[in-house]
Amino acid sequence: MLQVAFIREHKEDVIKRLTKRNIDASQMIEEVITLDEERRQLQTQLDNTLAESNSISKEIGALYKSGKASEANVLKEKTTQLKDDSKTLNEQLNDKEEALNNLLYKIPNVPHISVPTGNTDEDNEEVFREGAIPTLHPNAKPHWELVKEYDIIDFELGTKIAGAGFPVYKGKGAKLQRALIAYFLDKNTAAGYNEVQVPHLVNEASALGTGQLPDKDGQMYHAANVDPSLYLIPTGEVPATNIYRGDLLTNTQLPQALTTYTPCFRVEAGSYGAHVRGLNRLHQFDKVEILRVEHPDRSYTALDEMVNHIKGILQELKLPYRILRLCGGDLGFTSALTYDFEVFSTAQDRWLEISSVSNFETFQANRLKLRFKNQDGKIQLCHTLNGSSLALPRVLAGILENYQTEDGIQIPEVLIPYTGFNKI
RNA sequence: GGAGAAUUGGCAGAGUGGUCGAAUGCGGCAGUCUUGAAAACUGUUGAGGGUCACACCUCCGGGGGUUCGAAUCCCUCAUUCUCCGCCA
Repeated sequence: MLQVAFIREHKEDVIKRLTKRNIDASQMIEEVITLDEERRQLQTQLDNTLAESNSISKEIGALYKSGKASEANVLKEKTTQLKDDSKTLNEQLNDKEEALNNLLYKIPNVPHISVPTGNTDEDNEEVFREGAIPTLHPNAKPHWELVKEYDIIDFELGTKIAGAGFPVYKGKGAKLQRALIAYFLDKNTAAGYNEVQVPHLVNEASALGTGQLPDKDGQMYHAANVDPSLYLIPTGEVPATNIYRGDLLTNTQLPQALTTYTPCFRVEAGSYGAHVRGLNRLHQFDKVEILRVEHPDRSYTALDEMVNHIKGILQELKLPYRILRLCGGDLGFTSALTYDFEVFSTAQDRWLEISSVSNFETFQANRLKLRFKNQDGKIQLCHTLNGSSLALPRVLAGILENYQTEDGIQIPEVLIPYTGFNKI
């Protein structure tokens, strides 16, 4: 969430920049400022009341010590009113803080200057494109047919076991997926990202910290029967980022770079139709994530580094891809700037999103209370960034479709050491 | 799941009703000494709110309570450790 002090000082600018998201935040911003003012007033009143009763308590202590119990009892009566007052003020203050926070939770991150204006994904700006789109043989098929033909992914079996959107990977399909995971993790660790394995369920505080709650409650699976505060992770970003929740890092501890492999669980309510066929949209899928905690001065350099890193992976996989800078209307709630990577699926004749790399600036760090001590000894919020490297099912779909030949599916060269076979 | 013990500042560890945001040690930072470093010595060293700056307020696992006053007493939840049970 945005910092109140920042809103206070850059009111007009915040409102103006939020219009890129096609929202008029002026009323909310005004309300934030009013609530904050009222909050501070109440805080001051409460502080004064407490100060008075503290000093009386000290007097009482001193009187008892010198044996003047009757004088002490007189003072005791004075504190009754103060106690009532402070109790009331405290309640008012809590209400005010809650109202302020609830409002702040509703305000999305301020888009970066380079974010294009626009409403839908059609307004996203293509900033890079690379890789030859292969010419396929006349009998080329979409992946959902290929996987059936070669018996490497079984959607019906997954439906039997769990439900639609929970595929079973079999034989060489399972091996290829495992190969991709290992390859991604190796690339990421070679680039300096520390590998971590994290819980696949998170508590409320964690989901709140990265911004899944309160806004996206319905999109997460909820383990409520066991513990109402437990959710299945929609992305490894949630547990991995929360490693740093509440931390106060030293200047020298920055940057932090992590990579993690996790399954991801998403409700995806009401998603049916051609665009969600096969591997295109699932309730459970695997993903390798990269994540950085950065000094504010370096975060956009870091974002470029992450983009370049993912480029490198796609170049090695020899997949045709493009990079989009998301427009204001398509930008995620918590993000200031996001680049999406899309692989061209030749057989489906469309682009598939396989990675999303974002700079959240201080938006998550503020909720997480993730700070560092700068060179002057001042405490500042860190910037957090993350990206997929990569989302497995769609990379898999891209490989199956782009690498298909009339007598089988080729395996990208870099993966052969991992799969142990070169053709399906 | 059952029984017992514990949770204090970056770490270790004192503190059982007032003068405790908290002794002491280690670590960190600055200085003295040194050609430099080490050692030694001296000083300094938690966070949040608030203020132009002070003052002041809050925080000793979380929440609630008792009291004029709580790190200290009570309730409750969480976590950790030990023993038992169960188990990949």
